[in-house]
Amino acid sequence: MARVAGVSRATVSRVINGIRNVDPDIQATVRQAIATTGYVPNRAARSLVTRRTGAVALVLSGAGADEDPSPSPLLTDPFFGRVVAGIISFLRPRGIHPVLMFAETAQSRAQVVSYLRQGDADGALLVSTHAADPLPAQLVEAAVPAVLFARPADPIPISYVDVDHRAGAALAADRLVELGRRRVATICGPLDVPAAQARLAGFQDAMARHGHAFVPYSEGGFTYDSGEQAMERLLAERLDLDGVFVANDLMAQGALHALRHHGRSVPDDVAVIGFDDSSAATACRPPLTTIRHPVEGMAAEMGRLLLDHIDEPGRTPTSVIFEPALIVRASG
Amino acid sequence: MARVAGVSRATVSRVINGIRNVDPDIQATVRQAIATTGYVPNRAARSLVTRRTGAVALVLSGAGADEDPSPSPLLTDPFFGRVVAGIISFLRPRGIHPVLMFAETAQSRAQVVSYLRQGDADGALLVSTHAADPLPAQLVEAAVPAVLFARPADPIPISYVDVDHRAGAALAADRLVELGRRRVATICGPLDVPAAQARLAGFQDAMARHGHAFVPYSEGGFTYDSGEQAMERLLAERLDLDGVFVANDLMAQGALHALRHHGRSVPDDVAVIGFDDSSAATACRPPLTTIRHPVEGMAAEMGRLLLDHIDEPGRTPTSVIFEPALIVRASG
DNA sequence: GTGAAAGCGCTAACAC
DNA sequence: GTGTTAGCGCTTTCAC
Repeated sequence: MARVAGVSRATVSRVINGIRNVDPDIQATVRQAIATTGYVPNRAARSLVTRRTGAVALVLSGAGADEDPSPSPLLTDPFFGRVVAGIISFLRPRGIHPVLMFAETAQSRAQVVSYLRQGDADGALLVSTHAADPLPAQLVEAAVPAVLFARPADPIPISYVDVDHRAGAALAADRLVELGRRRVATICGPLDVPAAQARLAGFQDAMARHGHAFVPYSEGGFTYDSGEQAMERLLAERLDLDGVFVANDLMAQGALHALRHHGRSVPDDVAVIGFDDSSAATACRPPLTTIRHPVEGMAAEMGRLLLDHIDEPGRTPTSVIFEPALIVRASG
Repeated sequence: MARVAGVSRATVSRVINGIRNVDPDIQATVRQAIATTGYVPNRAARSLVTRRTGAVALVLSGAGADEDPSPSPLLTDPFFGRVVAGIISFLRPRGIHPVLMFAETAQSRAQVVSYLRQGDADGALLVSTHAADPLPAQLVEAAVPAVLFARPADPIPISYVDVDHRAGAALAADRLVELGRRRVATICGPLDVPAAQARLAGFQDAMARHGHAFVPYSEGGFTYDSGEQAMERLLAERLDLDGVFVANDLMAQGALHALRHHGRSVPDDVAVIGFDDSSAATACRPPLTTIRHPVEGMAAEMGRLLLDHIDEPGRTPTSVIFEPALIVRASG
């Protein structure tokens, strides 16, 4: 390659890496030679000396200590697809690709940390399903640059992006009040998850601001069936409710089913508002009014933060909080 | 590291790479030293000499020449999650991680080929959404080891796994006949997709074997809305139909909606059978009877084939065809 | 069975 | 502004 261009390897390297101090004419010659030979620099050789791989890990992580070999639940969730799309959209223009890894068992978490230390990737983007995930702390300890998708349950010095759950829940409350609903309840997520807590608290607070001191709630597990059951419990308690905020769309879908089963029409008898704006929201009949996170934007921001941490290892952890939006559809 | 164990670097290398010819005692000493120092070999240095990265690319590919920056449609499809889960389950025990890449534009396809040539990955697992995808041929030309998820539309020398679409459609036909349905129709996928063709042909052939010479069909685009519309057309044509085979679950979900809209109960008035056993199949009311591909198993086989091709570059392309299964639920 | 030495392809000091 | 040189950390002949 250097021979073809009639210059030294060092000069070729300078041209490829965009270092100034290279004569424009020579630069052109080298580029020409690159184009005709179809030369591509060897990645391994480069990262051996730069100590950078140009890759980042995208880690999907749970807290389970069990031996579940299948990471399907998260993977099958369209939410994950949006995260990946957002990450890719930021990373691809920069020529870096995410390496996919899973970490649901203690063993696989150790593997992930070991890989990162080995230099398979320069840092990690972490999407956890469970609040009690020990991986973030392990990464901090291993001094691996990392960014989380949501605020960790335990406060640890690590960067993350998140959505303002309280504000989102308040949006739902305002909407129900605006629709003139007076007998409102909510189905919340598992209360050991910080996001679920925040959505419940945010909803209750906003309703209180509108004069509704007490909002009954029923706890679900963020699944279709748990939403259906929670709705059943709510209806058993007070059959005359006319509005319900459900902490995610999947549960809202279940709630819709329970309401139909009881002959309550949506939104005429009962207005239903979900959270997430997942694909479930549009697949539902009626389509769900819901709260949308800017997931793709959040994912892109994760990439940005991670690159900052990689460039400047000592950097202080940062959090970036995004504002959710109300998406009005037919259900409320 | 070599110093700590009191042996040469060469010996450490032999132990790590499991080369025989090493004295068991020395082996133990070295392993001990590895454990105490927490030593991990540098990946870049290793692949510089072995010319292997120990990574494979997982490429999601479309045919679009446009500048759509978002690969969401496929990513958001739970089917993709199952593919990834299957690939991971095979790759992870072997210590190799997939690098995620997208290729929907000519530019991004070129980038993928360039990356593979650059040695970012030893080979590629390709999942295409469109039949006319030019990437497989480009990979063949670049002599990059690659395996496809489905048979390419144009015959090219490349390995792939696929499901026996005709057999799956025949399973659906047999089931409808077994249920005593006499006025049967089908909603097929876009007929430029080989899989859609095979499902239609397989269904028609099997119905013919059961004495039904003619089966009306309506073409959809594998989406919810197109399924709904195709069902509408079918109903306009013959309102008395009592069974329908829909070429994928998403369209079947749309068809269910159209049937409900027309006051036809499922499965009493009309039996509905889908294809894919996607998450849509169980989220539906009633849950869908459908044809299940062993997606995870197929994905794992892709990994196996790819590793074979990487180990033995000259190897003849192979295809592995999987048998689908009928999953009986409430809809038919 | 084990060590010594060469070299994978690149970048980065350092001379010029 | 460009060439020369010295490694990056590993695997792998080749002697012993």
